[in-house]
Formats: sequence, C-alpha cells, structure tokens
Amino acid sequence: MVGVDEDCMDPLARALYSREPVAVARELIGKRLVRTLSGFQLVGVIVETEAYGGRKDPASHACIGITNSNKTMFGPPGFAYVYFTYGNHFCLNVVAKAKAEAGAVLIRALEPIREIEMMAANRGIPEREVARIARGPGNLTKAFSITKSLDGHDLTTKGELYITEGKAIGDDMVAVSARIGIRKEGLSRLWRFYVKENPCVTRA
DNA sequence: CTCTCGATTACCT
DNA sequence: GGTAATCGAGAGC
Repeated sequence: MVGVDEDCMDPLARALYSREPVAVARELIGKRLVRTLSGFQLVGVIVETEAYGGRKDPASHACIGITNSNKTMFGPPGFAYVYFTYGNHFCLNVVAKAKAEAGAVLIRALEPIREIEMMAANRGIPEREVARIARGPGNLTKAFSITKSLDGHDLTTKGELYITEGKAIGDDMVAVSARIGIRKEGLSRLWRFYVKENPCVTRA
C-alpha cells in the first residue's frame, strides 16, 4: 500500500468554489477527485477543465434559464452538477460562481493514480492503457461510476464523491484554449485549462 | 495518422 | 421533432 495520504486529506472548502468559474477552472488543475465505491477509494488528478457561465454564456446549459435538468447550476457552489448527453454519457461539473446566478466547471479528464484496476474494469479496457481510462468527460464518469444519482451531491464533504488538495501545478505547465465540443457561440472565450503534454488530456 | 458518422435518450419548444 | 459541454469504429490517406 503506497499513497495512504489521501485518507487524511480533507475536501476543499466551499469558499474555493465561490469565485468566477474561470478562476475555479484554473484552480482545480492538479487537485484530486476521490470516489468512494464499494469500500475502495478511486483517485485521479484533475488535468483538464472548462468553465461555463450563466445566462450570458451562450455555450452554457444555464443560458436558457433555469429548468428541471440544469437547476443544480443555479444552486450554491461546491456541489456536483451531473448531466446526461448524446444518449450515452454522463458529464461531471462542479458548481462554481461568484455573484452570477449560475456557473460551473466541467471536469474533462483525470490522471488515474489509485485503484486503477477498478477504473479500467469500469471502462472495459485493459489496465495498461492508463492514459485512456479517464480521458474525456464521458469516459471519466464511466471509470468513476458517476451517474445522475450524484447530481446535487456535496463535494465539500467526505463521502461518495469529493475533491481534495493535490500537487500544485505552475502556470508554465498549464495551457489555455477555447472550449471543446460546443456548437453554439462562445468559442472565442479561452475557458479551457489543461496540463501541457499530459497523455491523459483529450486531443484537439 | 485524420476525418466522418452513427449510436442512443432525456429534455425542451 | 430537433438537439446535445461525447465516444469509438471504420474508412481513407
């Protein structure tokens, strides 16, 4: 048994998420996502994120106003916003906002560091293909067994799913780009953050 | 390697 | 009825 340190790490406080989504998206790079599953703790380092705003962000789900499926984004920061899309995939966000009515940070990729075997099994791919296990928002939720049932879950409390401190990653190792996959406007906003040259980050 | 396209379903208009 | 913050298979170069 190697990295026992995660066991005594407390979840990040809600104050960290009570800021502009862009600031939170940058801050989350290098932090650890912890998933408690069947007595095991799956852990991954966050290596790719994207910020989404409220009514004024045309690419955000919150753009259309509050609905039954996006209401978590309009609630308090520090909670998980999980949605289902393309008929196949769940995506995990953290609600993040300063003063705006809505906002969130999409977790797009993780670097697996603990219980990798279980993650690979959840994905149905060989354990040796570590880089592919949690690369992409739909893939990471599958690897971590995250579904709509975790929508609204508090990520600042030690439980089924939470985020802890990790290793600080300096600005020289973090790249910025336009967001991926959005079809509406909003591409001019450079709200995507990722670790340079990390194999667990999505292409494009 | 890059590119195209189909899968599949909840939700909103 | 159209669409979506995706993924992976398969074709083509």
